[in-house]
Amino acid sequence: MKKRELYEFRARIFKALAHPSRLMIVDALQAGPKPVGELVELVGAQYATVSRHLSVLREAGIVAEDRKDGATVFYRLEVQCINGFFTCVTEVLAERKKALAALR
Amino acid sequence: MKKRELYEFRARIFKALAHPSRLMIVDALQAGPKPVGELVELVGAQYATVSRHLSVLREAGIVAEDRKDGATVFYRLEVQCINGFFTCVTEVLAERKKALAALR
DNA sequence: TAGCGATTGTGCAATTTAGCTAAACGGCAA
DNA sequence: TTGCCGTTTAGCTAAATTGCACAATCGCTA
Repeated sequence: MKKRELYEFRARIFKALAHPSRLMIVDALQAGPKPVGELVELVGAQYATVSRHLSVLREAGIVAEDRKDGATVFYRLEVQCINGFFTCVTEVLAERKKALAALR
Repeated sequence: MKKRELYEFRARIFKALAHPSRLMIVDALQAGPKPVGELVELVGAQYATVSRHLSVLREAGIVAEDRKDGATVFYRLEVQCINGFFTCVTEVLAERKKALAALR
């Protein structure tokens, strides 16, 4: 694989995570599979919008359809290590805060 | 901090990383501080473009100006844990590949 | 001071993305 | 079949992002 290509693949993953609603969804799914309706309620957006976010995460390989119960669709987190992302991001935020404070 | 707000902050970090050129830069800086000129060469874009990418990373708190040597500016990685991101992303990519293969 | 190399800021056109409304679809019960 | 519920898709507009050309700035040296 060409170098440029590798970074493009990686960037797609990050892009898929680069939205607050999608991060909320990923975070919620860490506790286990959840139906779309519950995610809709959690995010506080329309069904159509949440469904779209889910398709973005699905195409990135971050979540997957878990099972269907009648018309209800359950999604699950496909990748567990995402958890580590958040602890790192927290560190970035702390760093940023420190940098801002240093400006004064 | 409100929940929504927390996820917005996190999303900004991911958004800052959601571009192949910026990932190349971050990856390169893991080896130590580097001057902008070297990053320009690495990325293969114009100075103006790379400078813009650096400012995005800087505002997100991911990189910072390290030192100046004359007119030459060195940047460094502010957050080390980014490294863990990549191993996880690799896992996501593998997962995705597996999912695609299963479709056939 | 003039000029050069390194870096950053600005304006612009093309592309991408978010979320809304409306419509379509599948499963299920009356 | 008809109708309803949960979910997805399509079409649209507004806003954000990208990369380029060009101008501005900074440090150094002739």
